[in-house]
Amino acid sequence: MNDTRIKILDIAKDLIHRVGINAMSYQHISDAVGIRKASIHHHFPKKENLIEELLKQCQVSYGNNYQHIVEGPELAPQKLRQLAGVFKDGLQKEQLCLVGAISTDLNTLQSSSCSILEETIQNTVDIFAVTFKQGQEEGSLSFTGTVEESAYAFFSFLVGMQIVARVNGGVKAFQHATEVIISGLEK
Amino acid sequence: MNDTRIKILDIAKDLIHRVGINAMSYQHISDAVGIRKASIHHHFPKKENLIEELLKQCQVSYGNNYQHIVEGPELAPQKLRQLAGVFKDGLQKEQLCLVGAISTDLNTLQSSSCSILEETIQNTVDIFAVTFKQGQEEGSLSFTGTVEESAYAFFSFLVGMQIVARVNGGVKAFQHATEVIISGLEK
DNA sequence: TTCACTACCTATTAATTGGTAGGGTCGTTG
DNA sequence: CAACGACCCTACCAATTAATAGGTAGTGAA
Repeated sequence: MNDTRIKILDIAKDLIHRVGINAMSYQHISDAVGIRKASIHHHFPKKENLIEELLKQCQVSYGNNYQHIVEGPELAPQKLRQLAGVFKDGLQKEQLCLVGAISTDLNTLQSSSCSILEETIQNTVDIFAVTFKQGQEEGSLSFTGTVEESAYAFFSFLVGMQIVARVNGGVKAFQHATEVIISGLEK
Repeated sequence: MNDTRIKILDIAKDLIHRVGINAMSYQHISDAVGIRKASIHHHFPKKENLIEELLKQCQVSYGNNYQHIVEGPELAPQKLRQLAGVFKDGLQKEQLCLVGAISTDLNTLQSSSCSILEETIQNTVDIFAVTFKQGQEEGSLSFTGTVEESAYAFFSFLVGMQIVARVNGGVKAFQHATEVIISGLEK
């Protein structure tokens, strides 16, 4: 069965989210899953294999998550608040967005993993952009530059905000700051 | 002399900026400085000592950097662009802001180091806030929420933007996105 | 029954990590 | 001159890392 395989991926994802990619060692995964360290190599011969599959999986799941929000019936500013809510939920669980959690150690990653991360950012921005386009068309958002640039800026803000708020300020500060940025974009 | 000591700190800072805090091992520092690994322990018995001193040093130097900009004669929006320029320069050198570079591995840090990082963020936000206050008074900036919340949001954006742009987009995307955010704050 | 395969195990490897012990070589100071 | 401390060295250590080798169950098909 690929039951164990899924379990490994779940644990690994949680570890990266919570304690960073360094703490995601085969030993830590082994402890959490309940099989020996060597057995993980049976499912993922190299660590890169694990990381790559993990990134691909997250790209899909988070993508669907964002897509669902973007396709909703709300006005654009409300959707931006919902998108921010995803990052707020992560912060509440002391979990960092994968982009933030991994990008620091970008240099230690395989170039193929970097490509996936790059692709994930692009996909996310593309999804966010749909809402900015909606806001532009319905007149609920006002911004300089293109739809893509604005989506890119907003996503980057959320990534940074999550990181900073985890160190200093917490959920409350996160929400206040998010309101500042969204209000600035709101017409 | 504390010549070697300064050299160690310089190298360590550069390593964190460029390749993250994991790559900042005593071995790497040793190679770069040109003294044996054990000799670094003479200057910094524990790694925590090195990290703490490094954080304190950076708090001062970056603080002065921001302070200088904030005290300038320009209008507030222009100062925000200058502050963003500091992060843009880092990005150009493929260096990450310390807050971004370290915060991922926050859990592995001593609580005392966390406190310094916390303090650094607070100080930075306080300095940024001066410019937001100026913008409010001279009528060049318009934002909801307090001056501090806005400064906090803007700083967080820069941290995230630098991280995201290093993976995807580069300096050009950084500047476009920064303009979106500053324009949103501009009256 | 035999063969191949999946899944897991024990045991071990080389490399790297932060850190320690102890011994030299200077220049300074009493 | 003698003592001391700053500085750097060689030579270790225990712990942890990713990864490999080789063996052992169980399962399902020919």
